[in-house]
Amino acid sequence: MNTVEKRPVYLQVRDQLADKIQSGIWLANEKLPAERQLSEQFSITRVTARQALVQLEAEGLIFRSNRRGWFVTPQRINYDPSRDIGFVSYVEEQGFSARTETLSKMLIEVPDWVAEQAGIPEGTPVYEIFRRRYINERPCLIEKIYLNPKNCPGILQHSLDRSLWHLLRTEYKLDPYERHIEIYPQTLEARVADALAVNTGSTGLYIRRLCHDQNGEFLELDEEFWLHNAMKVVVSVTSNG
Amino acid sequence: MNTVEKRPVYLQVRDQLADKIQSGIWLANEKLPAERQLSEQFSITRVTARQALVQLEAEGLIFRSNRRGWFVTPQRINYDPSRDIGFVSYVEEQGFSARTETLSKMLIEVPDWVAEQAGIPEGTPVYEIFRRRYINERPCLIEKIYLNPKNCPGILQHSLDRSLWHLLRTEYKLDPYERHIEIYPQTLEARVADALAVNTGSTGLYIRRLCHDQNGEFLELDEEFWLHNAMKVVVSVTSNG
DNA sequence: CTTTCAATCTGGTATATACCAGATTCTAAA
DNA sequence: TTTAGAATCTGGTATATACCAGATTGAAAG
Repeated sequence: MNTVEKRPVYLQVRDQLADKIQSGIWLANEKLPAERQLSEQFSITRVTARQALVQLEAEGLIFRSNRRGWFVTPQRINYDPSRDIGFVSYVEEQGFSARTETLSKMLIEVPDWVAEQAGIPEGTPVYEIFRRRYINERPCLIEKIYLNPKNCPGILQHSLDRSLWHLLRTEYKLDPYERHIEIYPQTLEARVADALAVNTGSTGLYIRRLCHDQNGEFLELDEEFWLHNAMKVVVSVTSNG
Repeated sequence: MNTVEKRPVYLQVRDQLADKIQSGIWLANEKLPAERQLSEQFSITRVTARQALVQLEAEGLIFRSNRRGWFVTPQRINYDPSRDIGFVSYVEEQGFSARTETLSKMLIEVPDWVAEQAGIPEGTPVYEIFRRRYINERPCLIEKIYLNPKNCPGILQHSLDRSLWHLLRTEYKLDPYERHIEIYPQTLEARVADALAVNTGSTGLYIRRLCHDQNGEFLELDEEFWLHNAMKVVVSVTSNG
């Protein structure tokens, strides 16, 4: 590798790899050469090659699949957490395929932190739903949902592999009035990372949505753990005056 | 270091360091021991110690200052990009100090991508303002602002080290009606990273806000590049019905 | 007391090497 | 043809070492 340049070698390698991606030589989801191959091609150590790859991963250009290799990240989808239109149709509108899988659903005692956030008494029963969502068959987010059973008794009997809010609207006549949304980058904890088939500790984007109805009553708390490179949050807000 | 555990050594080290932070033994902005000290303490290589540190950095628990060392990340502030109340007062409400610094301000021909986003003709003149904002004297974000001169002629004559929207409201009677907001994690490009005194390629959070008035006329395009661990986006949305 | 500059401390980058464990592929047996 | 298991490929983790360059510190010179 050229050492005359002042730019560090691993960044030079990064640049060349990034070029191949941005120029379209390597397409979305395509596998990159193995680390050992890259280190040979560029006459660098595997450690240095890895540095370049990790850099590209941080930038969102590539992602890794546990012990299978490195792949080109597909385009980000837009995502509006303030709207409750179906995830699937929303994603499909953007030209991607989407799918939801329910991992678990049960009635539990509300976790303390949820009770605090939702403003309901400790120990209240709530529905807890875990879902995994795919975009183009790639698992992109894990969702943890807490619902107030008062408003939607028996909802666990339904299939939850489709739009939850469609169900809440049609079956239970529920409509969220106010949504409080929090967003920040965070690393994915082991269980979530496993469920998304990425390494523990890889960075993700955390979104929490708390919905109340007109009477200020708690409807839903939704926690989403996204791959950081899978989407772009898009919100439109019209003035309050 | 204990090798009986199945958890990788670098994560065990991570855990012990994280403990010291979360238990409050190490306070916000406190300097961690040097990498070489840590590797000696834990009987590991510096490379492995670094792995633990990089992990903690990704989690937002610590940050680095170029060749000065590693430090404990202070608490995230809340930030609502949909509101236009002054940054400084907003941050101070949360018990932190804040400060804004204008890096440059000029009248330029609108960059093509801005014209496209804003829906104004190519080549139109716009004001371009670069600012740097501090929280507790730590540079936390870089802001690039594009303003429509039609609406706020001569604004560059004013001091821009205070609330821009306060100025726009009081001096020019401007009020944003619709805001289109985009948020996603992204690595910081060299110039931004330098201005924030972090390494090029460190992860950040990108926020773009596009404001129009009631007539659909372009008011402002605001791009913000945040340290990923400095804040938490908080938005409240009331129903559209 | 202040300034200057060298010594030192710290992270940044890079090489060479090794072994492990999950994923994939290939091969030989059923 | 199918299947079980071995060989192989791939990333994951870890050691040992080295040199560079910016930041800080401390001592000597003014």
